[in-house]
Amino acid sequence: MVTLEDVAKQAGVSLATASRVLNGSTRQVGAALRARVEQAADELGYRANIAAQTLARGASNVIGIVVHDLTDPYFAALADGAMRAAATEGLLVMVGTTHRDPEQEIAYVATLHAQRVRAVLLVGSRVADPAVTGRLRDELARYQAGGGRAACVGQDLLGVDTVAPANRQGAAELARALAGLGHTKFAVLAGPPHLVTAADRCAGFAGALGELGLPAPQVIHGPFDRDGGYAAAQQVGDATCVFAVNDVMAVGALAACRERGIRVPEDVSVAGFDDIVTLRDHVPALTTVRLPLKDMGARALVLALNEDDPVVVEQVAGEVVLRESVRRMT
Amino acid sequence: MVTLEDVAKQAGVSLATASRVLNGSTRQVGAALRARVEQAADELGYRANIAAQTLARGASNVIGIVVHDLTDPYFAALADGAMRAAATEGLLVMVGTTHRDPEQEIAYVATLHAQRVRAVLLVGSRVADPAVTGRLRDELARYQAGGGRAACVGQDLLGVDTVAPANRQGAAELARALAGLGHTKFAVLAGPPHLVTAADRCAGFAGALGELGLPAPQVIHGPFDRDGGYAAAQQVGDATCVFAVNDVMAVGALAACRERGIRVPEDVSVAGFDDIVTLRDHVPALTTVRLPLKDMGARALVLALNEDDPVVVEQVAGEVVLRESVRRMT
DNA sequence: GCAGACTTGGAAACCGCTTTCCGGGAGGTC
DNA sequence: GACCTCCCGGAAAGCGGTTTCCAAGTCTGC
Repeated sequence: MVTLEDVAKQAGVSLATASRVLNGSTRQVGAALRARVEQAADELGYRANIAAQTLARGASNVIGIVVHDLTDPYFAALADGAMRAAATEGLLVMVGTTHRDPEQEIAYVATLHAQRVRAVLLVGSRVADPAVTGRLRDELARYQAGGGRAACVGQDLLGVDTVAPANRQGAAELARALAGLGHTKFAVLAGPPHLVTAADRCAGFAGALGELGLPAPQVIHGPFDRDGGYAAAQQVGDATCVFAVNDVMAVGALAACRERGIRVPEDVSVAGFDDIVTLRDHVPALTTVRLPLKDMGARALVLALNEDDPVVVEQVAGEVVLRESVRRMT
Repeated sequence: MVTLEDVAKQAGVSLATASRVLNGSTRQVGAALRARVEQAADELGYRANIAAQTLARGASNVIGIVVHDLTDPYFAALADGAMRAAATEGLLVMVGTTHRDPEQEIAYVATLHAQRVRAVLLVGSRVADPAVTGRLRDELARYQAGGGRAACVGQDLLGVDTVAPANRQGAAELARALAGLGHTKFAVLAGPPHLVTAADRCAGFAGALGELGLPAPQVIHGPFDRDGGYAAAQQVGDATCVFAVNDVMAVGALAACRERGIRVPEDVSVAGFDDIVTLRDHVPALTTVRLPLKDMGARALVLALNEDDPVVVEQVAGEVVLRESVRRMT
């Protein structure tokens, strides 16, 4: 590969001068030399070695994003928001996918630390297991001790800056809205019991029903994805309204209903959570709680880069969106 | 940050020994020293500086993937396939999104070159503009001249290893299948004229119709995304069957039909291309041409890493999948 | 015309790690 | 017991940049 030294030699200048011309510096270089250097660099096809720059400067221009699954539109939207924000700051992005394995997540933080990335964004739900959360916290603390910055989208469990969707409130509002339509018998496709996001949404929903004096919903646990929703929907009893704790599960539930000849919303109403853009053309249109996912991703990046000391936790409110997958009870 | 020197000092050994213990080497280190070093590293919370390793070793363990848009499930699936393959090789992934700007794509290749990534994967359709393709080729050539490896998913336009979906054949087969159902009047939502993937699919489709002695389809150009399909669908004339050159556009077209009270498939049949997994629950289920996207992404990574000299171009066949969005004409 | 303030180019130290090259000690062979 | 290997630890030379520190001009202003 072409090095700066090659360029300097070809241009007949010192390494220092070549560096100042090509790779940004506070110091000026005369027009004549500057032109010579630029021409030499171009002729040789020079590209600065960023590993060397990172080493010399002691600071890298890449950030790391850790998500569970890129093919899940929820994570894709969040990651996209963060990446757009990163691009405006001139930062590059390393993306890691854990496929929901917490060990992978810890390993990724270690790797990104080793890369000396400027910041790490952890996107996605934490599991409630204190042992694994503790190890993740330790790994993050190590990274931060060395000057690394971190932020998280999800629950405030890691002691870092956090963009936290208001899952409980959102689910509670949704419950009130659905109750307002006259529903009284609910089921919740609740996802995995140890997943905090899922548990919060479920709890918020059930709590609001309790406050309204309505009977507790039937709670059905299962995986947090489309197939989990599909499977859980089979177990729904006599509820008139089913709340899936995320949109992807709701879509699975709708598919299950369709296959079994259960009409939505005539026979049963279905609601989700997140308002995934890709699903906007789904039939029937999904009632859900809208989260500004792209903004949240971008916001998390800003928080991570922010120098301020105190850990900040930003609550992001969701907005109930009623669509045709639910009906008014008469 | 903790450096290897700190560890070596704390363990009372030389830098060389510490390096050999912690960061893999062909050479053995005695058990006693090895233990001392490991303990010191653990106490201090040492993480190797990968920038320094990359510099010293002259080889990095990251690969770059350039896609147009991560929130498009087509790219997400491809990227996910490549990332899984990368993970099995112990490689890290940098993802760049161009948002369909060819200049961005060139800039990303330059940046990844500067990062000295082990390989670059270019995912997504090329534009037909020879000027911009030429500049991208130049940039890639520069990178490869320095020992970089590259591969591409899409058209074989860059002179690098390529995984090429058989767009023409797939579209032709689809056309034959639809004609076999009795359709004779077709429209094609053809995407942008300069996008090679779109053009190939359109040409393959039209060509097959011609061979069957059917009239040429109405061709409507527009953006390559959901909204493009939505808008183009408004201009369809008296066709009984509409082919959108990708699934996302087809979904937009279906939405347009729905809004205008046009029933699918009763009033008009609609087909897409790609078989996006996220859309499997769409109603009506979309007739399409299935592409093994994850495999293609993984395959591209393997090709890129492959040392062999001759440029290889792998055709990937699509498989026509007839679903309820098309009907048999009687 | 000259002191002093700015500019600008270059030499060299340094960033954190890998790896070659040396050297000393242990173990094996005859 | 001498000689040869083999094994393993350490010193030091890079890897490709950045940046500090000097020194030599170049401009000012009076």
